This record gives sequence, C-alpha cells and structure tokens, in this order.
Amino acid sequence: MNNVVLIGRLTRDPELRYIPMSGTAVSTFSLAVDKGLSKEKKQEMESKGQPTADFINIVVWGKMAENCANYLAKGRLVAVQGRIQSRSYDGKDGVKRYITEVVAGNVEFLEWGDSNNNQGFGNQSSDFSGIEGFHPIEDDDIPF
Amino acid sequence: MNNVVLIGRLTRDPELRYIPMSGTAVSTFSLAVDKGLSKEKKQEMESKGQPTADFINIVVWGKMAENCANYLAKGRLVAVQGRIQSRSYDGKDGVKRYITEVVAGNVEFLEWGDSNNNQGFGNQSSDFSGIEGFHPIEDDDIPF
Amino acid sequence: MNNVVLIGRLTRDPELRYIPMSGTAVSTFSLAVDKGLSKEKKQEMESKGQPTADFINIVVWGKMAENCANYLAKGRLVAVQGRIQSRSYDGKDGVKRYITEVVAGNVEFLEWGDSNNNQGFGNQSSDFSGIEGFHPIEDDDIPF
Amino acid sequence: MNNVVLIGRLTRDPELRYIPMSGTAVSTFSLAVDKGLSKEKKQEMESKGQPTADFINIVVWGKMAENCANYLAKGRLVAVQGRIQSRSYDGKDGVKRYITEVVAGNVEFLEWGDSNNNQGFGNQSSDFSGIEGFHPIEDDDIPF
DNA sequence: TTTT
DNA sequence: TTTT
Repeated sequence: MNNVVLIGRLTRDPELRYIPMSGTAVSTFSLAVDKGLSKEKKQEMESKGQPTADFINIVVWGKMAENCANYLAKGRLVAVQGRIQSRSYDGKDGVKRYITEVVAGNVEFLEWGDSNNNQGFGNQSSDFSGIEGFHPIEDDDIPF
Repeated sequence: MNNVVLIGRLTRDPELRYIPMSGTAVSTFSLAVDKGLSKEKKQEMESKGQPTADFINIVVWGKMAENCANYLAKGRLVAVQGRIQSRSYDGKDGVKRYITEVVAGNVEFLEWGDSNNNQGFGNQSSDFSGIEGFHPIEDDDIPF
Repeated sequence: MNNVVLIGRLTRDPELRYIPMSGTAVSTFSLAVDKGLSKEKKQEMESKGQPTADFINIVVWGKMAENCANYLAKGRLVAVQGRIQSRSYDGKDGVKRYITEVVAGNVEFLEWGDSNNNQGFGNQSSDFSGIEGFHPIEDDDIPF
Repeated sequence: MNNVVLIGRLTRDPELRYIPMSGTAVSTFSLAVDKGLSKEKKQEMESKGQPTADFINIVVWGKMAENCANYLAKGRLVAVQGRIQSRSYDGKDGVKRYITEVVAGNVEFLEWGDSNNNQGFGNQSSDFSGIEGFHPIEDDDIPF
C-alpha cells in the first residue's frame, strides 16, 4: 500500500517531455502544499524566512501528462492522488543521490484560468471537451 | 487504519447542533463527490437519470464544526480528510438501520464566497481572522 | 477525489457472484476496522456492549474478486484501497434505502492461512503463483 | 491536504533520539514499500538488480516514537499514516540538499515478534498492556 | 544505507 | 529551484 493525496499549487509551469523510444509523455512539476499551520505559527515561520509549505515533486505519465502541460500553469491549485517513489541517480560528483517524488495516478484541476489571469490557457488550440464545467478531470488509465 | 480523503460540493448548508450536556458543537452536511466518469459515460448516466456523483454524509466536531457552519454553504467546494464510521439506530418502525458516514478530522475550504454569489457569508458577524487569503483552513485539534 | 484506505479483518467469508450478461466477477465482504480507541475507552465500550470497530462493506470486481474469494476467509487481515460509493435501492416495504460501501481498487493480503488455522486455503486447487511469499498482492487492473 | 498511507517493512531497527531542550522523543526508520509489480516484472527487475520496493524515510514524534523504538525492529511490517515533508539542509560540501520524508501521525504494528524470531522484543522490560492481541496500536495524540 |  |  502506497497511497498519497496532496492539494497544492504549482510552483512553476509543468515541464513536458517524451520518452525517446516509446514516445510516452511525462510531465513534471513541483507542488507547494500548505503545512496547515496556525496563523501565529505561520507568521513566526515567515518572519524567520522559513517555508510554510512543503514542496513536493510530481511526475505524471501518459495522456494526463499532456493534459497537465496543456491546462495547468504556475500558481494553479490541483489535487493529486498517487504513490511515493524513491529513486537513486549518480551525481556529477560521482556520489549516489536519492530522490523521493510522487507519481500521480490522478490529477484534478481545482481552479481554472480566467481571462485576466491567464497563464497557459490563452495559447491553447486544443479543444476543451471534457474539461469545461465544474467537475474535475480524472484520469486513471495512465500506463505505469 | 481508516483514512478517507474526499473532494466535493455541499448539497445543502451545514446543520449545526450542540450536544446537550457537554455543549460540544457538531455539524453535518452531505458532499457530492464526482464519480470521475468519462464525458460519454457521464452523459449516458445523466440521460438515464442516474447520479454521476456519490453522496456522502459528513460529520464534523468541535471548533471546526462551527467554522463549517459559519463559512460554508450549499455548492461550496471542500476537501475532507477523515475516517469512515458505521452506526446503527432503531428506526421508527422498530427495525435496526445502519448508517455509514465520514467523521472529518480536517476540512479545507477550496472556494470562497464572493459578493455576487454569496450564500452564508453575508450574514456573518464573526471575524474572519485566519480564514482570509488563499491558504486552506486546517484544523486537527478536533475532540474525537 | 475519493480515496479510502482501510485495514481490517473480514467478518465473514467473501461472497462471490457473477454478473449475468457480462460474466464479470464481484465479491463482497464486510471489514471490521478497529476504531483505534485507548485501552480504557475500549474496555468501557465493550462493557457497554458497544462496538469498538467500524463495519464497512467492501465490493471487489474482476480478477481480484476471484482472488479474494479464493484466498481470503473470515478473520483474515487485509488492507483495502478504494473509493466510497453511495447507492440507493427500493426496500421491500417500498421505501427507498441508501447504502454506502467501499469499492476496492486494490486489496492486499496481510496475513496468510497456516496449516493449523486454515479456513479457505486447504480447499484450494488453484495454483498459488504470484501470491506466495510475503509481499502483498496488488491488482490495479480491475475493470470499473 | 497532505495525506499518506504506507504499508511496508522496516529496513533497520528504529533510531530513537531526544530533542535537546524540549526532551521530545523522535524516532526515525526507513520503510521498504513493495512496488506491487506483477510477478514477471518483479523477476525482471530483480534480475537486473533493480529495486522492487520504494524506500521511504519515516519520522515519528512523541510517545509513539518511543513505542516504535521499543516494539519495532528490522523486518517488521507496519502501516503508517502521515504527511510528506520537504526539508533542506546544507551539505558538508556547502551545497544545499533537499530531503523528502514522511512524518507519521499514526503507526500501526501489523506483525508481532515471536519467541523464535525475536528482534527487539526480548529485551523489553516494559509492560505490553494495550499492544498485545490482534488489534493494531493507534496513536493520534502525537505532538506535532 | 535498504525489507520479506 | 518554490505557490497563494
């Protein structure tokens, strides 16, 4: 069992890549998830320059990766359901480093761009079928 | 382990009561949680008059119960973290009935009333300290 | 978002049925999920004849339904990941009744039958490929 | 919202420390959480020397930290409910490093040491009140 | 630095 | 490297 639910805001626009051979889409972004501190504690942390959110890296595969790249942008509020993954890689200094990130199985868009605050929507030529209205996008059929 | 996360909209205004002896606040409401169906499946269900959401009863205790009663209203989007509870009671017909509901440990408000679409905010004399701004309210110190 | 994780023990053997036309397997069982009370509170509840667990109905579809029917039995400890579903049906008395249950997307077996305490394992002719050893069975490819 | 549930085995005995001024107990351990791969995929990964589990660092505070230190040991199966935390620290090489870990709000012991396979239980003089029997330990009153 |  |  490895089950995560996060609600937070993108700290930057999603980055979309395609896996060389397979052509599978992957997008990555970082989520600022509020620590849920009391107002006083929050002010204290902020005055000390300490973060009041946790910053968590998200990986999304397949069609949902393309949806994220197309419809999300820095600052947007999302809910992510997924699993925690640990990976290691060799640093440029030859030292093995470890990464912990969340592989999303499902991303729900909780907020939509409007005409005033438009980042990532205006440049969309795609159709919006299925993502208009109030119900969240869900996508469970991601290949991982 | 008994852990639930739901995101959905209130189907009606919260009802607030106080437990007779202790004076503890309890509020209850029902959440419409989108089933996350594909657009086609959703239309099919709607055309048949079948629901495209799950309706789940939520119980909130303590200070958070009062916050919910004060700041939430029908239609508002919230995230609930809690646990599933099963209860039985004796129906008026003498038959024992069973209820399954979610006892919230934490409710986050994902949407705020504005001046145009104001239900439950305008009639508020309470101060809004700690619930203004965009970060969600969290409340883990509920007595249950 | 509709995400549930439960750990509990089966209150009875799973019931396996097949949907008439499609032939899809469904199995159902009820889980006793400990309320996690303190020792004192637990004794108090027990002395009053009140339950110290929540009883939650689980529905499993597809191949995992057959795995549950084959390898689980009353008393066995499992972890369930899934979503809460609400349904209504017309009672024999003509009154509409509502049911809340958990549709499992994943069931992990946390305990295995041994030769002394064997319920549901001894009478198995199926092969055990993939469910031997200690790692939990997972099954995300259930058709729902 | 920041909600995690993991089931896995300790990769080593828990380490218990006390925070200097406050005296608060903290224990840390790493959990091997099965990736839930199919039998074939699992063999393939193993033959390549790739991990078939995710390794996730857990932090536990307060009384539960002491319970973990006292009753858990390498190899034991647990369920953890908590939240993902991100932290940064300055490496010895002067470079800022980032850590992602899970702060547990609740740890359930799913397995108990027996007399044959006793690691961490035999040296216990503490009483076992409340942790014997089959129901899991839960502890929600941890100070964080 | 990894468990069964 | 961080969002509102």
